[in-house]
Amino acid sequence: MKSKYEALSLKNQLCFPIYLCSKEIIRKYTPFLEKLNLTYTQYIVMMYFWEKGTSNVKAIGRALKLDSGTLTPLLKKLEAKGYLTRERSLKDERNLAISITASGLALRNKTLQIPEEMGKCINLSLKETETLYSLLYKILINIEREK
Amino acid sequence: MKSKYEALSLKNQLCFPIYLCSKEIIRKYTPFLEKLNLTYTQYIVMMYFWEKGTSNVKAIGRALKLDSGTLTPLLKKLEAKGYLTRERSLKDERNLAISITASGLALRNKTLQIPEEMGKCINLSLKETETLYSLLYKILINIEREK
DNA sequence: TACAATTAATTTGCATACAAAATAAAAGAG
DNA sequence: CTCTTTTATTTTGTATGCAAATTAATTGTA
Repeated sequence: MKSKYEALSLKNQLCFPIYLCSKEIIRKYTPFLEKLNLTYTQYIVMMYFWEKGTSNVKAIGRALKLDSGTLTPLLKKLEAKGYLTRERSLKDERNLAISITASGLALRNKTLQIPEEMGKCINLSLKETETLYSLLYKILINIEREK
Repeated sequence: MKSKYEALSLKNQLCFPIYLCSKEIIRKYTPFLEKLNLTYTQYIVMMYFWEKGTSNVKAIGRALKLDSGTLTPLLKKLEAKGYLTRERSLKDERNLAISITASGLALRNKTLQIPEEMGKCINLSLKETETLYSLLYKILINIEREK
């Protein structure tokens, strides 16, 4: 007979394996990223800049769903590593104009093998990967809609 | 034509939506858990104790994949809230005997509606939920196997 | 039985992660 | 044109999250 607590059991929670997967995958990234002197979050931010080149705190936060209180110190660290520059926008001094440097751009070529290595580690078929990907974005859209 | 950077694009990363889903779902839990004076990680630990009753730092860490350096202060907070007790094991004083209190056990009845509320928010069909669940555990097993 | 090796938990140090308060600049209202 | 409101970023405070070093207790071994 099912207890009234059944749905509360850890093994029946969807949130728990998502939380674990997120942490475990980030852990798997770590040895690759250490060679580049990046943490996982810094890597996500660099991926954003490889595509955008220039941005500001607000736009990064919207794209990566990161709070400005997380981004400010993180961006300062990436600046200290020489991968980004930070200066106040001339047009509107409230904005930070953040740009990728040549050194930051060069980093991209050193990350080319990471997606494949991580793919081997996650080890899902193409079909499974697509299914998982679409279910995750479905959740993200559903949660977004609720706000 | 596909760039050699295609696989590095944020929109093609599987890790990114997993990371976002984890954070967004935890954010959705927050208002429910605030009423119980719990954070998400504290809630996970309480779920563990609702099932086990008694444990030690090592076993909790293995089950929830949390480092002892995370658990020690977190367990002290749960003790301060009156939900757990912590005392050295008599048989082996290296071990902490951690037990749930009556107050911690009573908390369980206040969380009964959370899974349903979260389900509404995530809003996947039963079939989709099962698929997602099984893909996530597949990844966890594959990553585990690599260690 | 001394003493090295192992084990469990704690502490330390660094990096998120986010809410809320503070700061500074620009936009809007009267 | 001044004063309020809004906006972008930074700062502060609290809570993870984990690796590495430390501490304390137990186990294994010569």
